[in-house]
Amino acid sequence: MKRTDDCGRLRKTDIGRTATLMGWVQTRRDHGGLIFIDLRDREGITQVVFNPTLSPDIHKQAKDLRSEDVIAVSGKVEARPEGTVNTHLSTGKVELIADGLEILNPAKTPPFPIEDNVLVSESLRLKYRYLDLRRPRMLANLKRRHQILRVVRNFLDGYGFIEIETPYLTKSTPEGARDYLVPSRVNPGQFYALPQSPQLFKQILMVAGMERYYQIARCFRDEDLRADRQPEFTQIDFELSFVDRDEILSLMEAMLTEVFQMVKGVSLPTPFPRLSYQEAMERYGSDKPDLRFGLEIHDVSSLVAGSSFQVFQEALSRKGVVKAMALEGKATLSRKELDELTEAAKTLGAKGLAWVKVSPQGFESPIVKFLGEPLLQKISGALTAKAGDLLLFVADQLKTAREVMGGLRVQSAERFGWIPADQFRFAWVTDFPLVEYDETEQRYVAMHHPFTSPMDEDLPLLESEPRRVRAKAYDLVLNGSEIGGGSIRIHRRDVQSRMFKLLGIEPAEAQEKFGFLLEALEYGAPPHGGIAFGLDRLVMILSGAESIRDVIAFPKTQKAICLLSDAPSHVTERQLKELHIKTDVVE
RNA sequence: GGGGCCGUAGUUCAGCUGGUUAGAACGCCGGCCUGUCACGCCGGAGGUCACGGGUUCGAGCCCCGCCGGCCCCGCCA
Repeated sequence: MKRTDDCGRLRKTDIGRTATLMGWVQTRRDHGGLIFIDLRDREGITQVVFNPTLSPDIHKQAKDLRSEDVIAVSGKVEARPEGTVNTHLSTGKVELIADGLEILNPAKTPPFPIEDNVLVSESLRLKYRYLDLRRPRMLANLKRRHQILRVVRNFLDGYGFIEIETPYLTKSTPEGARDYLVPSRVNPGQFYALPQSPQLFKQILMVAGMERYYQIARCFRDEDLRADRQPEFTQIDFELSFVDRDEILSLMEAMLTEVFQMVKGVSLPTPFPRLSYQEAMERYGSDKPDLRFGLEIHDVSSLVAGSSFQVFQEALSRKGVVKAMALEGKATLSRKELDELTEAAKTLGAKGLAWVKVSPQGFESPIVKFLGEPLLQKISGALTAKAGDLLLFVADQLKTAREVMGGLRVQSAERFGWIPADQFRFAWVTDFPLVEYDETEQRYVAMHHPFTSPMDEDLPLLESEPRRVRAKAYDLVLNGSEIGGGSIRIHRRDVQSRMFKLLGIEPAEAQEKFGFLLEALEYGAPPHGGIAFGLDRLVMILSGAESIRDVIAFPKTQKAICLLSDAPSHVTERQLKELHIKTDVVE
């Protein structure tokens, strides 16, 4: 038998002709006489009817059909009798009256039903991933992923980008995440590293005059996993020469606009809002603010400066701040709920949480007596709070106060259902600090990466006041999730050397680790910059998936194990010996 | 490295204060059924209560350990 149609294709216009379908048995409804089979393939479901009067032999064979058997079935396409049309199926007006059946491969009973909306443990799904992927939602996610990449490739082709592959076996570099290492057999004791990103190679490609590069690049980072983090993940990676930041941002906006139009039918308003890092931290307590809801954070330090509330005074005297936020209509929270909020604040790093209920009669709170009615009036005015709202206060060092408020902001929005569904709120966050001081390592570390260009006007401060130097770096945030980041790079050797020096990388080490880049910068490196998007997170948001695993065909568990293949695994002594590797693992 | 939730039939779960033979639904198997699409009806099989110890007259339940899955903090330039 030869397949003539897929299971999502047959329509009223096909009535009368013959067809051969191949696919998986979704369900069987055996009436003793008539047998109905829902036949499923990638494209859809078609009802097949086995009639004992018309084809007794075939009907007898169909008695044995079970879920997930792979079959070929041929017959005549007919209209369904009146009243039996299934409006849930695209093929629901017709059915195939079988006169031929071949069981291509009988299947064992699957360990879980191949349907959406059935709860199955994640470990079982991952072990039988090939069954899990048969579920319509998973198939749709992978199709969507493909569609996004197709739109991206098509768009970039139109803008003169060249897709170039860079090595997976590359060099371990300091800075950044932990590397995955690969031993070199022919160079005993030496290791390749799998790339955390194609960063250095794409910059070299700019020096090579490629001008516009992109790659759908797999990246590897040996760090702990999360719902939105896998040890290997995919970036849509770009690098361009002779452009400034704004050109990159608007090009990316154009690309994403096309993606959302094609994939979701959504018209994104452009340009996307832009916030400086400072502004994002100040208003939202996060460098990846979720703009789907308001709930902005306010600094009330100067307002409360004269109050007699010891906790505030103490924080302020230590050069700290007092941050406040108004939860609309939440003056009704119980003591228990307020305690939970306080607990959440403590988990986020606060020493405590002060609250004030705004009621028509005035203010209710253990700290009313310290702050006083007039001051509270001023504060609620500044927060545009009204009767029924709940005011929250955190007093601490600036960094902590921001982070705690930022965390409470997001948690509250989630908890109280203030996040609207089906919205896509983008924001560019720009003007990141170039470096931050790492207390544990007692040195400056690059906030983006060591190749990010400082802002020209801040360059003189590089040695004297590095904390104040801003970078030509930008992140793209979507619904509170960082989905992309990039920068204009350093393209001059002298600046790059100064940067390494700031980061405490000795010239000898810089030479050893990045010598090839430094040298390349001396051979006519054009000004260049780029960006990379996390494809998995983008697909995840566009699919409404709760985990990145739902948009990756073969993801790993939180312990970085592939339950399907059982990787990683032990290898033979001989393999280790060949690689000159000895382990200290005691079996 | 740390905090939290979970693990009972093929699956999803229930299982009281520790007490008789561990239940339900779906699925599976058999029978009946010619217009179903969550088909229906009748019957049946199916359990290492993740694993290992301990407490107890008695453990699915309590304690300790361990394995696994998930969420979070740290980490992720």
